[in-house]
Amino acid sequence: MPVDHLSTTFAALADPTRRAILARLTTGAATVKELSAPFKMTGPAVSKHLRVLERAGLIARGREAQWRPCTLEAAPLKEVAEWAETYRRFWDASYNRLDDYLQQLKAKERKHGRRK
Amino acid sequence: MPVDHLSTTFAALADPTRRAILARLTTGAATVKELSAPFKMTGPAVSKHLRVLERAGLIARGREAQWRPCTLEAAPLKEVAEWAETYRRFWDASYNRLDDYLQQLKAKERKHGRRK
DNA sequence: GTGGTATATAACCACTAGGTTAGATAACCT
DNA sequence: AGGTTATCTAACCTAGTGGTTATATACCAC
Repeated sequence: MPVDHLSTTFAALADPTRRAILARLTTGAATVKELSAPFKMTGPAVSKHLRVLERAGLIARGREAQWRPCTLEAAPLKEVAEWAETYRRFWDASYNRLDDYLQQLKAKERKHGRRK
Repeated sequence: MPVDHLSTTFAALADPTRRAILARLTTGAATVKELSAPFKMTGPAVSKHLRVLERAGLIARGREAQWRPCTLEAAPLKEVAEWAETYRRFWDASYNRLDDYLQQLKAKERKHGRRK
């Protein structure tokens, strides 16, 4: 039960059911019933998944009569994307070539600097 | 215990100790002992974290005498970044403006189409 | 009110996760 | 060989997760 933001987000995303729910919400708000429809599990199970998503700040819930429509809240996903991006140079070959290029530039500058 | 790739990756990342280990590995390979140093936990605990990272494909382990140096394997992080990017339009305001713009273009085209 | 629908809570179960300590393995160094 | 170092495995504990069923709560419609 980690308390830091990123851990909570990653934990919430580490379940295919919850990611499917997020995907569904990209097409607009939905009630719990609608969100349950694609799954074989019972209502309470979906309810628990929604609570996990809500506590992670990935969804918001409104009240309309007897429905609690859920909407997507993508802010934590931005953090995830930014976190992953910091590792780009370890998977992106062209980034590595750029990296090498910048290293060479630096090396050249050191050479010139030494000369003066 | 989800079997799909992305769930395993997210689960592995949902722990601050493991993310710290990955961060450490961006500066180069390291032994288990070196990776343990910053943490108050015992060796076996770190060993378990490393096994989780290894099974998620986030690190690779070599053998050098009595050491098992770990190196970063960033491929799964690329998948994470790409997955998160599919939600960009839900957090990026400028992307939304672009989205609106494209919608308007489409609307115009429909208008022209109707005219012909 | 009664009945039906939507959702949440409670209690329970099996399993997993993160931690511990103690012991096993393996390679180095005299 | 004996001792030290690095690492993993085993057994255990506590707490959390994902699911269930059964029960409550809230709202609408009649």
